[in-house]
Amino acid sequence: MPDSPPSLDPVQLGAYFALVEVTSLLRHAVEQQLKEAGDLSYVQFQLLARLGDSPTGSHRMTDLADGVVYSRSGLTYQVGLLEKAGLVERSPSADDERSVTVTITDAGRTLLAAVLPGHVEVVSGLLFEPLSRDDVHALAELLAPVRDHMRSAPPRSAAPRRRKS
Amino acid sequence: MPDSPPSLDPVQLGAYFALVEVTSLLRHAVEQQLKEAGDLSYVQFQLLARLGDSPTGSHRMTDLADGVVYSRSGLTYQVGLLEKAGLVERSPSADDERSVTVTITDAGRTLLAAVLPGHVEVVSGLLFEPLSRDDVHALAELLAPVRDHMRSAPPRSAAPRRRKS
DNA sequence: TAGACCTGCTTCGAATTCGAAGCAAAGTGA
DNA sequence: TCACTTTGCTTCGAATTCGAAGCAGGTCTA
Repeated sequence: MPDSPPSLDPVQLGAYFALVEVTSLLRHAVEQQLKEAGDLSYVQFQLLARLGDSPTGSHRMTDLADGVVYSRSGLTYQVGLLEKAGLVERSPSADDERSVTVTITDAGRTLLAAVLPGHVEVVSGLLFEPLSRDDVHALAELLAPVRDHMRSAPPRSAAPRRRKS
Repeated sequence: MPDSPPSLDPVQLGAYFALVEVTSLLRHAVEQQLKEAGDLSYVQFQLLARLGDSPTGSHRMTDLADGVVYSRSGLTYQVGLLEKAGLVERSPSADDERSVTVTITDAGRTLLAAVLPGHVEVVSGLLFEPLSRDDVHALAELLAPVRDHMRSAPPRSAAPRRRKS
């Protein structure tokens, strides 16, 4: 197969590097803000945000892990921390005895609300500052299909457990 | 200050979430590939890539840390691993006695070359697959100013060490 | 309904990560 | 030149992260 490109063209490289760099910097800044505003790590914030957005205020462990692209054991750990802090509650699921349902508490919602404005400010100031409304729109339009593509193809963080040889 | 937006508008939210999600998924996939192709973590790969790109094949520790957005202590650790693996060499800098210069070795270049094709393949297949040439161009054009903005404003991973109260 | 497999979550151990503290070299100002 | 601050890196300890292994509840099929 002599035609598989040995490298990306310069434009692709630029886009790729910029993407990685931008999110690294953004994440770093956001982490800083979350830590001092509410002593939350980025994952914890993501978890609370997802739970807060849910109509029921809850999600299954696995869905949370897949949602934030995190290992299952890591999620167990983080949810444990959140629970210890009273921001979240764990309960056995009704229909599936194995499943654990995580629900955000009032304290969790309160903290989330307290932290959000600062979070928004950081994201606005760093990510959106140099972008016009149209730019933002274009960016969203570009990334949406990429996300869908990535989610569909080889996504699951829990790959088939082991294929027998 | 009643006019600081309490939230991002839906389009911004979509762009922000997509950005985070896309890079998380991409990073995850890339990490997988690098691990099995050359037993490298993503940071290690980034470091080797940066060194390989440099005209001299070397960089100062601090510049590497800032470049890949990594803590200094973390960099010390990772460079230690790379050095132990013979992929990189540490040497005192000529002009500044405190500074340490990291240089990629031939083995490092070899491994980098061995790992790159698979890396490119993953990035192509996941990130660029759903994007046209124009899309990629647009993406690069959008992200470049954002990166520059982030790099300029409050960037340094090593903030002023401590301001006396 | 038994046997085999799959799924959801947790536990465990090892590796990584970061910030704070420390050390030495450089810069700065009087 | 002497203090004081800054900068570059490393060490240290604590917290996080992941994968492998384990356990229990589901599912499927004969």
